[in-house]
Amino acid sequence: MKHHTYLIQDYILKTLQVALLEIADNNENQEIEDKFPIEVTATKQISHGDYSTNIAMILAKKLKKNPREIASEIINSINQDPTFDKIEIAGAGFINFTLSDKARSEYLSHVLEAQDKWGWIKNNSPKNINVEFVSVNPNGPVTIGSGRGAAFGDSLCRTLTAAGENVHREFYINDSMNSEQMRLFAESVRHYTSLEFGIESTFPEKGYKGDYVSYIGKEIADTFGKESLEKDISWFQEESQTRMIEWQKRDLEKFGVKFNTWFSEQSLHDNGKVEACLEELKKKDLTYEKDGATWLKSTQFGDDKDRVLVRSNDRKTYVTSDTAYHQSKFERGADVVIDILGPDHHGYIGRMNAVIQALGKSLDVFDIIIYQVVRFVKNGESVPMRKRDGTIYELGNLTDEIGVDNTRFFFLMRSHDTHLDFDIELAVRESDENPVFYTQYAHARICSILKKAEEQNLFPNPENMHLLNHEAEKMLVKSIFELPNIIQLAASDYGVHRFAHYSIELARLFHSFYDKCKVVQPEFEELTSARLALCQATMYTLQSAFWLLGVSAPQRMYRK
RNA sequence: GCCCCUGUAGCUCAGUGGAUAGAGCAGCAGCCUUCUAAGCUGUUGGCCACAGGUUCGAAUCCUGUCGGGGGCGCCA
Repeated sequence: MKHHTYLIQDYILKTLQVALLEIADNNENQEIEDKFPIEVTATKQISHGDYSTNIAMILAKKLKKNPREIASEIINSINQDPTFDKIEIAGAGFINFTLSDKARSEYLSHVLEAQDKWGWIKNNSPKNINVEFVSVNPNGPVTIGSGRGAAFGDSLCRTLTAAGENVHREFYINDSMNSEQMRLFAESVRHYTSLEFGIESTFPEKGYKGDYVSYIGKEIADTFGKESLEKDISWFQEESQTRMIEWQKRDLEKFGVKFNTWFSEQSLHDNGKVEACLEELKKKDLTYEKDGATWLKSTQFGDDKDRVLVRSNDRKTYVTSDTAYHQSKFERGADVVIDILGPDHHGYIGRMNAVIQALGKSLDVFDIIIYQVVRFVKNGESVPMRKRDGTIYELGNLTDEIGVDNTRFFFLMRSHDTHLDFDIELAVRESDENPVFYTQYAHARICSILKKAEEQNLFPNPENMHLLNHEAEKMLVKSIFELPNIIQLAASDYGVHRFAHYSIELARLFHSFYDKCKVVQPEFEELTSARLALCQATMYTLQSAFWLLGVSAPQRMYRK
């Protein structure tokens, strides 16, 4: 249909805008169409049609008229349109639109054309968006806690891509040679390397105790022999963090998460970017000296206190390198910068917002997303996990145990804004009940239907869509049409958990349809072809949603 | 003390200011000579923490109270 837009809602919106112009003339009120954003939403019930708008109720006050009267005026102003079967007033003044079979068929063929990219949005002015996530320090493996950030960040990147943006995924490596944490980590590794040679060594105070630390220590001992102990601590830091980064990279790739750039903090020190950035801030008169330290006037940009850039011992703080780092993101072409951080970085927001403004950028192009804490629970009790104590649970272990799909879905079912209690034993025990299987099973079922149909020379044909009159079929079609809208929504408010709930809903509607409507019936060729088209569209929609979640789409599934 | 998140079914959680508040799991009762029963159908279960306010309309927005979680370094 040539006048059809990609989103049905947009098409209805435009139709309404035209109608409102006419109303504005009739009521001698020119403000109407720009003062009131029109909302068009999919209805929950079939009896309310397919789409609905509340515009008449919004306008009621302005025009001092009964909403139903306005609704009636609007409906009368809408030209005859084959897209709709009917447009009617309901309830307090809703206008409900019911799609025609023709429109439904046309739109369904869009789905079949788009295939597993159904729902992707055309974007005429794509932005370069730099998304930094995970970025755990190279002093330990990726834990389940950061796994949430990995699942969320990756899914958000996929969502933004589907929304037509150019996404650049970045991992920031805190490998600075003047980092106290990393120095301590290196000392802990050296301790274990010494032990490998039976040399006595005192464990550094507050050092890192995990198994992975002794593992790295042993690896260094095996690779370099006893001579390694003659090397200085910087050498140990480099050797151990390189190994740690490889470890992290391996676990993340296994989890389906890849980055375009692994950006080294130390590189900013080496090439003088940190120093240059500091000079720039000084030149802009955004710094001052106090107690022997250099401070950033961050309160000037709304921070609750000023921040130290250079300590009295001449070492620069992370604020300084982070400033240079964010400057680098923009210099390398980012229009928009998004940082995804764990809950312990909540205090980071104020100072980073200040830093961005100190760099002369607007807060419109910078966003920090904090996902909430993952607490570890055992027998109903919260168990603290700390890298220093070695009491961590690795993401890699969880994915080995219950699988990547299961783990990702588990994380993505919840909004990033809610706390997550994680009982590992419970998660493992209940992994068979994870709804991810329910949704994947719908996909597997479709695959076998399509295969069976093909064997009998029966093929999908969306032109016979008008034969799909069953309530289960109509609900399924309606749900398929919702995906673009959900992508748009998730891209703007970062609510990627919607895809998990959406895929469950879609699977539910499919399973219900499957039970009520037999698809492959050679004696009814046209109906079969229409239902096959519906199956195929459902399959593509599921594939698209699965991709957004980073979950696989199995062709077959059998209970063990 | 200040800041962030949160309170919805027995449990875990969805819910874009809109029509009768939903799902998964758990419970109960049914459904496999039929495209995969990891499925379907029916059913039980709700002062949406509480109190005000805004609105034609509030689980949703605002204020307050109470409960839960986390963060507030010249560590990163």
